[in-house]
Amino acid sequence: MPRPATDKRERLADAALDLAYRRGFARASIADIAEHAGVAAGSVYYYFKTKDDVGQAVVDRLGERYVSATQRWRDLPTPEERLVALLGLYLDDADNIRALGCPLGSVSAELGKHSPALGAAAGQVFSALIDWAAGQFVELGFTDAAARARAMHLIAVIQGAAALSNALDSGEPLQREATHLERWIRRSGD
Amino acid sequence: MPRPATDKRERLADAALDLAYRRGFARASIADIAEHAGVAAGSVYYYFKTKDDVGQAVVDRLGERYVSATQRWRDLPTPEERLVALLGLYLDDADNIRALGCPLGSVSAELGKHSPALGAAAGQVFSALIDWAAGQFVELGFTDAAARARAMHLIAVIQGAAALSNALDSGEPLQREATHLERWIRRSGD
Amino acid sequence: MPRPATDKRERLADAALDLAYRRGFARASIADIAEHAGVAAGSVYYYFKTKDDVGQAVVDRLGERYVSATQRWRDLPTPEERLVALLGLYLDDADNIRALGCPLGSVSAELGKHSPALGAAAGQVFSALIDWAAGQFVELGFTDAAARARAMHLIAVIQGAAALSNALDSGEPLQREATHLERWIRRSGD
Amino acid sequence: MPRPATDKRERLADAALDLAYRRGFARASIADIAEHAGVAAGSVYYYFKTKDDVGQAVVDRLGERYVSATQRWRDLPTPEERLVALLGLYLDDADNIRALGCPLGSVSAELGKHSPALGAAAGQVFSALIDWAAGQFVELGFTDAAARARAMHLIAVIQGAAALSNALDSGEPLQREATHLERWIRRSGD
DNA sequence: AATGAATGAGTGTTCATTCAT
DNA sequence: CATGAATGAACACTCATTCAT
Repeated sequence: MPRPATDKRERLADAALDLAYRRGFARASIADIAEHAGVAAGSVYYYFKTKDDVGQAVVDRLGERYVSATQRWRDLPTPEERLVALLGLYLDDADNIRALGCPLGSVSAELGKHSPALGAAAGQVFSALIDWAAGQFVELGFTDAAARARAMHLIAVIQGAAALSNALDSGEPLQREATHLERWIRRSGD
Repeated sequence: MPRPATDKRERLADAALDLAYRRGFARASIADIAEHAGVAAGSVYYYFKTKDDVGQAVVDRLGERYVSATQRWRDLPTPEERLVALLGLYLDDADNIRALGCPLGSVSAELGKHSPALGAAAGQVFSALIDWAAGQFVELGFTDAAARARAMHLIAVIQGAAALSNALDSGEPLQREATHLERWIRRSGD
Repeated sequence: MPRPATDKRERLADAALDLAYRRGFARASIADIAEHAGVAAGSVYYYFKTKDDVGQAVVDRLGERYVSATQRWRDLPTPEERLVALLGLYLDDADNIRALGCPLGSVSAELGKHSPALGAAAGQVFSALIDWAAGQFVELGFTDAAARARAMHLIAVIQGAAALSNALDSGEPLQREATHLERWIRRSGD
Repeated sequence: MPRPATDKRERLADAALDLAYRRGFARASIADIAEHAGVAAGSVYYYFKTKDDVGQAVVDRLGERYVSATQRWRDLPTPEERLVALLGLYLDDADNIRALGCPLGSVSAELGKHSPALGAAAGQVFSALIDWAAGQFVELGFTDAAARARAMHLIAVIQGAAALSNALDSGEPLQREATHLERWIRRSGD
């Protein structure tokens, strides 16, 4: 028994994220998104006032994905393992990242150029992710400032590795940096 | 003394790069680019067969910028200083990077989604930059493989720092990672 | 005690007339009208089969307004005063007329181009108004033919004055023609 | 040998005026106008920046028509005859006026509701026409103020007669008021 | 060598209308 | 009775591209 209203809006947001990730937001037409979601073209504007609103939904969806991922890792016994799980998220998706970059990184970079508001919204997703990682480092005994610095380093390197893997069309940078980061994380606990 | 035809082509490529960096390639119309370059709109198609060709010129221009930058650093006495000069290139441009990301990174990411050919071309610019950096590390005594690994790490972290600075609209990540990298580079020579 | 269904229908017709007068019928969307009337958007089609039907209701409403106005003037002692009261209706509304023209005139002109049926319906409102005015002139001693000619002149000049006041965005034409017409009416009784 | 550029723009303006007069401006789509002018749909935006600009061209065209009409009457020997020629313009077009109203009156009324700027522009056409008529009354010996009052009366009555003929779908009001006005004009010269 | 005129395909968006509930 | 959800057709507008000159 499908819940019609929310369901379609979610399918549209998912389709929009998928197309924005694969083709770029600017090149994903409303008609494409609707078709991808199995919804009539005109219906998009029943759920979203404007294409920029669709962009906002894309950012929201992106945020939810990372939030739900970190929640899935709650039960992992140690902060190290939770941080390494984040690396795993990227390694498990290595093929897509090589082909299209990090979903969060590449989509938010484009949306930031599309409109400042969307850029700011995407920035909050990054902030939340950094906050989560900082929390893990705090658990490892770092001060708030040191934990935050480490979290930013972690996210920056992941982003850079994903971007470079995409640019070079090679799994090497991501693989290599992930290996380094894992050692660096495990060393953090000592 | 009329300027050679190359002049207009270059102005167009520069204008295209500028607009692609600031607004995104998809959102930079041929008419915009022509106006930005002070060239008649229809003339773009005298110099470029298609908009994708303009994209190729954008990538070429990006490549030239990095090549000419590394050449400017040729006279620096040590490899360490040359590698640090690369960091300086980013730190000197910190405001733009915060607002728009790394020109090479953000433009090539979008172009990679635009067409595989452009993505591959942008990948070669990254490759060249990595080769240059690897050369410096070789001079520092690293084996080819180790030098290449270090070069990839350097470029990846710079890219990630720039991307994160842009996403968070903050100079902090770029500043911080650059400081770390500088220490790391100087340590490499010991 | 729930309002009768007629209530909503009337509110919709009023809202439609108001919006058609202010923005034009073509530019007044069904959704706008419903919102203006405080009614759910989909409900409009419970009361009206089509937008043209809403247009018909607009014309009806316009007719009722003039009928009820002339009925209000029934108790005025002389035909002259009743005819002058019609002028007063316009003078009292001079600001709206300057900004938007005569409601009857401007709305019926647009509806006439929208569909012949609506144009004919609007024509009947004019006919009724002319009949009423002619009745007053008959009371003043004119033959049927002369009374009707005078009535048509009266309505024509009022319409023209309102149209010109609207076009020039000035109260002058309406004011001036009303003054003339009042003298002309009062002279008619002699 | 057709002059391409101006020619197409003029054909578009003519087509737009024709359709705005017959269907209303809001109901005349850009595609309709282009087809009516024998021009490709997308081409309209080479000549006009926006549909409102097309509306401005419609108003301009309307103005030109009245200007050229009054210039055609320049050689008429007396002001009375020139003023009567204006009535003739309407009487010669009685069928259209009955079916669609006065082109200037009905189009400018709608455009005034479409945008204040277009309303103001249309108002200037009325002003120019009034100025012309006032000039004729000045030649007949009236003071500037009296001439202007008479001119406004003349235009108002013509507008009202046209509007009423259209509303009633009858030539009678226009015919009758024109007859009255002609006598009134000829009396003015005495 | 260079361009202004022109366009068709496509974009985001609106809206009258339908219908299951 | 009444309506929220949904849609297809149409709309104003953009733009990469062509081409005569």
